[in-house]
Amino acid sequence: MKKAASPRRARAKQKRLSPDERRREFVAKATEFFSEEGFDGGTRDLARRLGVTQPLLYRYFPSKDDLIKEVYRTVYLEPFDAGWEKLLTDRSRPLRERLQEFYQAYTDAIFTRKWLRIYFYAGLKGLDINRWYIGVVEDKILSRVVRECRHEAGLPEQAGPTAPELEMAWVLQSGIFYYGVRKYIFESPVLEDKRQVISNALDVFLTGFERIFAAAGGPERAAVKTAGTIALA
Amino acid sequence: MKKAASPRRARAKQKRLSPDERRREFVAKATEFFSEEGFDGGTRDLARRLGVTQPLLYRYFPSKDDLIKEVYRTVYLEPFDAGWEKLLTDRSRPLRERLQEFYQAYTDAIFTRKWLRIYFYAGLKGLDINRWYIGVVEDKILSRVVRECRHEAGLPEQAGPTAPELEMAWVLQSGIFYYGVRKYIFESPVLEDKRQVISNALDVFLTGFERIFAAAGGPERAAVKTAGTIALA
DNA sequence: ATAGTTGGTGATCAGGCGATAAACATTCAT
DNA sequence: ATGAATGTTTATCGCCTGATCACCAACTAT
Repeated sequence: MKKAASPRRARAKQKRLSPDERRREFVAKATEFFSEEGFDGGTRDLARRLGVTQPLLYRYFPSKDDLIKEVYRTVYLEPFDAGWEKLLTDRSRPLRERLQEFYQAYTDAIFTRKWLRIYFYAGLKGLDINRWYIGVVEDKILSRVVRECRHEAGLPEQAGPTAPELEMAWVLQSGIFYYGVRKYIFESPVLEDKRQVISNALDVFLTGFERIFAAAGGPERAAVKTAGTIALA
Repeated sequence: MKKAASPRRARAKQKRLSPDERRREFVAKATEFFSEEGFDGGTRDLARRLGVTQPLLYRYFPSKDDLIKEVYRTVYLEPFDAGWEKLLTDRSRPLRERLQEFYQAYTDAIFTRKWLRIYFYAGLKGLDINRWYIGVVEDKILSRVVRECRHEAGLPEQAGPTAPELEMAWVLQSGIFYYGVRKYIFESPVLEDKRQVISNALDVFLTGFERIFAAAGGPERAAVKTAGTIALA
């Protein structure tokens, strides 16, 4: 195994960064590191990748856990500041077009090995931040999707989506999301044309939503009606 | 912290198990343990949960890694021996009924905290076994689903599903699967009626599939047609 | 009863971990 | 140039980890 060049040498020529920038650089590289190694990755390995020695990390972060928390913060907050809410609710454009563009942009933001792996590492740890994120998805995305779908179908406005409506929007969301999981986490071969995957998922969802909710007036009745003949154990 | 009672005492009254049974008992409990703690969980903690001392593990398994491999094997192979293939392809019953029953049974098998967590822990490690499982899902489930859908829609038989068809079946599969992930991994509040979630997902999928594939003769043309007006960057 | 085989434990090793303290190096204001 | 302040490293601590070895206990065949 080749030892990394002396940190002192490696940094010698580089301009000194402002403390704030350096800190951010550390967090950014730490994010990459932890996304590959998991949060059990060692601080020594991390430091080596940063080109510095391990104790230096503790000058910028009081503990490994604090560093990790900052990693979470940047990863989870980073992708979500775009104007997606407005895009979704802009009724001057056709709904399908809005959804296609939204999911294109959303998946551009989160379909990276880095983001997806951090997401699941955090999820398996059982951290609140993950449930929080799911709540955000429901509030900022799925509720909107349902509202727009109801509007499109000529159904009356209502405060929030019903549980079954929300759950149905989750099926769309998950169907698209898991495409990224298969590609970037499991590294399994997938249909490369993301645009088409989204397009097909939307076709199916919009067609189905309209027929089920609009035709029957509500998901419960619809579900019961269509599944009525099924004999379950 | 309360120390566990002396292992020697605790085991004293128990009948001695056959070596094979004892081994299996170890693997079973190890599965539970690792599903909670991740594969970085310590062998000492594991031994304590088994009510034995840590070195004993090394009498049954040459190394921690070997134990983990056996955990994988049992977890991945366990749920898959039922007669699901036959169920899916039994054309004497309505397709929707078959699908509902299949997904009910399939999710009964894998929607456990234990199974799902092991699945993602393994996935994040990048093990082949996970890609292998995805292949099995495509072969044993999704290919069948597509074939049956094509049959139902009056389309000609073909050797295997096209990539877009398969991808569309993945949207269904993922939509249902991720419901379990939200519930058992993220422990996020979900619509409790699993039957209805599956039912709605199937309604949407079947309606959409028929309209898109049957009407246009193929997914590519359909996707292009319906998405034709979208202006993408 | 006794010898042999198997099940199980206590003590311990080498190595890796997160974290700390003290020393050295560099930059910057004066 | 000088001293203070900050950036970085070397050396080290205590703890935990996977793994090993020698020993003890229990069941089995003779």
